[in-house]
Amino acid sequence: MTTIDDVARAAGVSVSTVSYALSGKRPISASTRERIEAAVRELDYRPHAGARALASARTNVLALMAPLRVDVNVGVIMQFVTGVVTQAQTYHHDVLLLTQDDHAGVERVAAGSMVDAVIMMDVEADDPRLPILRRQRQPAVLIGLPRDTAGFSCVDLDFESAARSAVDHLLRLGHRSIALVGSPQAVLDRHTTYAARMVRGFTEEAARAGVAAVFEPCESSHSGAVAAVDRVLTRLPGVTGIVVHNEVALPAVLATLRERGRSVPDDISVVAVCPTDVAVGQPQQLTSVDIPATAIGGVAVDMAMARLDGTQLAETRLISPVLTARATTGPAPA
Amino acid sequence: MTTIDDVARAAGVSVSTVSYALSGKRPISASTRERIEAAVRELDYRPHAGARALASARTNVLALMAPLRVDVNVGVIMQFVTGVVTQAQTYHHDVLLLTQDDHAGVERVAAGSMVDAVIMMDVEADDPRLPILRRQRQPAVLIGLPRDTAGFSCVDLDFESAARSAVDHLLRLGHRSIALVGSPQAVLDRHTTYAARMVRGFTEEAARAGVAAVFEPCESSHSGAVAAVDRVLTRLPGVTGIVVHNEVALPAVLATLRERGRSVPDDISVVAVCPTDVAVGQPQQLTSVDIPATAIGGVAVDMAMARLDGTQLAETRLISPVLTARATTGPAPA
DNA sequence: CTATGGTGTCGAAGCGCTTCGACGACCGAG
DNA sequence: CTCGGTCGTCGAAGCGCTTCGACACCATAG
Repeated sequence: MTTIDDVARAAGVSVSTVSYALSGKRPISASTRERIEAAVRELDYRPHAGARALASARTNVLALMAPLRVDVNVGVIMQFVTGVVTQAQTYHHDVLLLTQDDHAGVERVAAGSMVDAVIMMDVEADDPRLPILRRQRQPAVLIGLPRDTAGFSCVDLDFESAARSAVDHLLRLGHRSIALVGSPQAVLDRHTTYAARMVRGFTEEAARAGVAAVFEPCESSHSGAVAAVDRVLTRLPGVTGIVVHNEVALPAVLATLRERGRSVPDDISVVAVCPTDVAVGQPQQLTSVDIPATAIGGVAVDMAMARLDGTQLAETRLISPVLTARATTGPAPA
Repeated sequence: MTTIDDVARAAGVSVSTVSYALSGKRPISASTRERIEAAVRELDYRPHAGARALASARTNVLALMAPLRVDVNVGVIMQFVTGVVTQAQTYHHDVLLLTQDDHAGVERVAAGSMVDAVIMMDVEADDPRLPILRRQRQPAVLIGLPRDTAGFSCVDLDFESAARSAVDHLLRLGHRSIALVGSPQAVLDRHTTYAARMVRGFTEEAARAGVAAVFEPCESSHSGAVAAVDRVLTRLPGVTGIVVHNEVALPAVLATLRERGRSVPDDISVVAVCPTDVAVGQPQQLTSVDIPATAIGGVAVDMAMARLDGTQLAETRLISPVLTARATTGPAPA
C-alpha cells in the first residue's frame, strides 16, 4: 500500500504539505502542488479511509436504512435508493445499506462512527428506531413523517395533498361517487404514515365536496386486488372514479375492473398514485399523481449534507404533488 | 465519545487487556472479563470503526455493486441484495452499496481500504470492471459468469441447466414445438452471460430432442411482451410450449396469449424461469424453475468470507435448478 | 528445590492521516 | 530601513485501536 509518506518523499515535501495540497485547506504554491499531484498519480496513491476517519472524524459514508422486505412496492424502494446513492456521489459520499428490521444496525453504525449521517425510509408514526436515532450525534433524515419530528429533518411527498388533487381531478370531471383502493392493511396497522395521510386527504376532500366515497385497503397480490375491487363495487355500486395507491396491485385492479364488465375510462375513471414510470408502463397509460421517489431520495441527501456543514437546521419538507392526465380518466358517465 | 481508555480505567486494567477481552484473541481470566464487560455496558462503549480498521486492516464492511437501473427485474435484484445483506450480518459485516456504472467506485472503495471484499452482480462476459477488480488486494465474488474467471469466486444459477430442465419438462408432456421468450435485446447485447447461457441451454436441448424451437428476446414492458408473443406465434404457429425468462414481461405474456385466444395450459403450456414468489404471485400459479436469488446472495457472502480467512481458494459454483410443476403446464394438445 | 511451561496482564509501538502552532521568506506601507 | 502581515511549508501531536514482546505468577514435572 502506498501511503501519504511515500507521496511526500517522492515529491520532496513534508507529509502535512501533501495533506494540505490534497485537501486545499491551506494555500500551497502551484509548483509544489504540481509535484505532489504528479507523485500521487505516479504512485497511484489512495488515502486510507480508516485513517482519515480516525483523524478527521469524517467518514464520507451515509447510512441508508431501507425496507428490504419483498412484499411492498419494490420498484419504488429501489427508486428511493437510487436517488440517495446517486446524490450521495455528488457529495463524495458512499452509502452503507442497513435493513429496516436490524434495529441494532443504526446504533452499531452511528455509535461506531462508521457514518456521517443516517437516512431512514418507511418511517412509522411512533417508530421504535427514532429514540435510538435521537441519541446519536450524527444528523438523521427521515423519508416519511413520524408523529414527533423533533430533531429530525423529514422529507416526503405531500400525500394528503396528492389525495386531494386526485379527488379534485375526478370531481372536475363530474364524478360524484368515488373510491380509494389503498395500501395493504398491514401497512396501515404498522402506522406507516403515508398510507394514513393518503386516506385522510381522500376522505376529507370527498367530504368537503359532499360526494359518496369509500376507502378499501388492498393486499399487494392479484387476489388481494380482486377482493378489494369487489368490496368497492359492493359498497358503492354506482362508483365511477377510483384512486389507486398501490403500485403492486395496480395491474390486477385494472384487470379486475375489466373482468367485472367496467370499461376504463368510459364506465370508471382511474387515477393512480405511483411513480410515473409505472404509470406509463401499463397496457393503458394511467392518469397519475407522481411519486417522485428518486428526487425525494436526492433531497434527503441534500438535507443530510446541509445539516452536516451546519448551514441548516432540522426541517420538514413536503413535496407538492403533480397530477398528469393520461388515458384512464374521463368525464363521468351520464 | 467513550473510548477504550475509559473502559480500561473504569475496569482498572490496561487498554490492551480490554482489547483482548473483547476480541478473545488471548485468554483473560473470568473475573477480569466480567469487570470489563460491566464497564463496557455501563459506559455504553462502542469501538471506533475507523480506528479499528486502521489498526487491524479489517473494516467489517463488504462492497456490493448492484445494477440500480430500474428497467430490469427490480424484484430479483432486491432479492439478491437482501440475501447479501442478511448473510453479511451473520459475519458481522455491513454492506456498502455501489452502483453498477460507478466504475471508479470499486477502485475508490477497495484501494481506500473501505471494504474487506467486493461482491459484484450482473457481470458481463468481458466486463470492463474486472481488470480494475483484479488489481485490488481484496477478494472479489461475482454473481454471474464472465468469460475469464481467473482470480474470482463466482456463483450463479446454472442457467443452461435451468433451460434444459424447463425444456425436458415440456418434452415429457409431449410438446414438440416450443419457444423461449427471453431477456431484452439490450441485455443480450451487453453480453450479460445468464441470458446467453439460457438461450444456449434451450437451443441445445431442443436440438438434441429434435423438436421445433424458436427464441425471441423480449423487452421488459407490456408492449414488448405483446410483440414477442406475436413474433413467436408467427414464426411457430403450432407452438404448444413456451419458456419465459423475463419476470417483468411475465404477466403481459400470459395476458397476450389469452388475448390471442390461446388458453393456458390447454392450448399452450408455460414454464417461467423466475423467483418462486413471482411465480406464485400471478393470477395463475406458474410452473417455474426457481431463481433462488436470496440464497445465491448468501452464498456469495459465504464465499467472500471463506476467501478472507484463507480457508478457500477462488472457485466457481453453479447452483442446480429446481423445477416445480404448477398450474400452467399440461400435456400437449392432441 | 529448581527447571519448565502455561496463564493472564501490561507497556509501547505503530496503523495512516489531519491539524495546530511555529517559522522563515517575502511583500508593501510607513 | 523597519515593521507588520501574508504566504508557504514543516514538525509533532494526536485520533482510538490492535498486537507484539515481555514478564510475573503459579502449578507441575523432574
